[in-house]
Amino acid sequence: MSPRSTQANQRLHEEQKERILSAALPIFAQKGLVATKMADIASAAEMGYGSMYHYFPDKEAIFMALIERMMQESSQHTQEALALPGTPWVRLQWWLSRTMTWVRKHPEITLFITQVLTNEQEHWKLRQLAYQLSRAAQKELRRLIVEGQEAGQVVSGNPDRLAMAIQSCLHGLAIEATFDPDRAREDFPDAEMLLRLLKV
Amino acid sequence: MSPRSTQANQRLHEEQKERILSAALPIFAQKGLVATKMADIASAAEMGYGSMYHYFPDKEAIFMALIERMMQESSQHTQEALALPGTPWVRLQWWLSRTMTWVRKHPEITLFITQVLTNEQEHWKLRQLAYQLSRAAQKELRRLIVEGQEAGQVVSGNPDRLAMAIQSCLHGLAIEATFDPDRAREDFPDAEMLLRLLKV
DNA sequence: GTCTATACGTAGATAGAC
DNA sequence: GTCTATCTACGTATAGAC
Repeated sequence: MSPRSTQANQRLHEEQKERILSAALPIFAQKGLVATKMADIASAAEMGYGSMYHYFPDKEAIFMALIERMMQESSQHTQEALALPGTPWVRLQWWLSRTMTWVRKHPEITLFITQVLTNEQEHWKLRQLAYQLSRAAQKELRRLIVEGQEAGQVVSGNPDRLAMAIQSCLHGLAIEATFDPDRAREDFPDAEMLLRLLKV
Repeated sequence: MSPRSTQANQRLHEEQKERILSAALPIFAQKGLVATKMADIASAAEMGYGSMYHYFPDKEAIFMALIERMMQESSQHTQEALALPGTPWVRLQWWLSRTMTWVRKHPEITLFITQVLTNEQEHWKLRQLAYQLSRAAQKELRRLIVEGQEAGQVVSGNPDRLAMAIQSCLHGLAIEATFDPDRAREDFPDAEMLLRLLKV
């Protein structure tokens, strides 16, 4: 009961939580909340079934924890992009190529958000969070596009539509990459290709 | 028991099956196979729970019937595009604008295929079908792109990547349209916008 | 802290009344 | 052919042994 052992215990506790979350993410992404069984997560995390309930009160809590963590990562990523120096076009290039690399490497994360948006109507709280996440990304991309248009570097036209086109592409790429990783490795488009959507 | 009443009965039978399928499609598209309850479909089709089992042996049979029907529709659509006269670029324009209109009006159909590809690993038969469907569409689009490149009307570059970019966009648009129909109505990009991906 | 065994609830499928 | 009532199986959450 010394402070030291308490600290060590807390550390272990966090590590176990992390273990559960890492195991749960790809399963949720592929199957959705309802179809994912606690037994699936338990075996993926190489844990006994009941142990899960020492770390999370129920299945939805795991789901929620994943969304919250993702919001943090995503907003951090966006902050970096906005803080960059350079012309709007350079920033767009940087943002898109970095986002595409990320989508390619971790398609399950994008797919997870997609799952929430499309599958879990009944969980309005989750949807709300995912919606904010998605909208925040859209808003920032729109801003980059508008700046680019003002600088004459981005094609004119409705910036909301342009943003939707880009974002849809990213969503779709995450799906393809998850479903068929081999093909994605070969045929994944690069940022230059998608940037043609915006080029003057 | 006259032949006429038998015919009329069969007609009614088919109508009821159709009613079930129409009701089931958007629910499957949004929730996936596992999360969709037979009770959901029954109430959407305005039928008693047990009646469903007079028309389909089980839930998976409804799911399968939807996939098979979609394969027919999709291949029909592709055939039309290929039979068109005109330059490759004109055919691409025609194909893409028609496909986009279709995605916009019936996003749940595209989303349903997406669900199968991403969610239902355990049902290899369904996945196989959906995979063929998806690959067939890709192959035809690729062909149009190659023809366009040979005619000097489409930008040079790996045609598989170009096809993947276009298809990913369509996938993503279906997601957006399903999730947020209001926004889709306003910000849905048009075919011209996406064709910039291919323009010389 | 970890895991096994169990209680409870829900959903698929069926039997049988009308 | 339609629907309600019921059986059965499965999955969540929990209790309790170690």
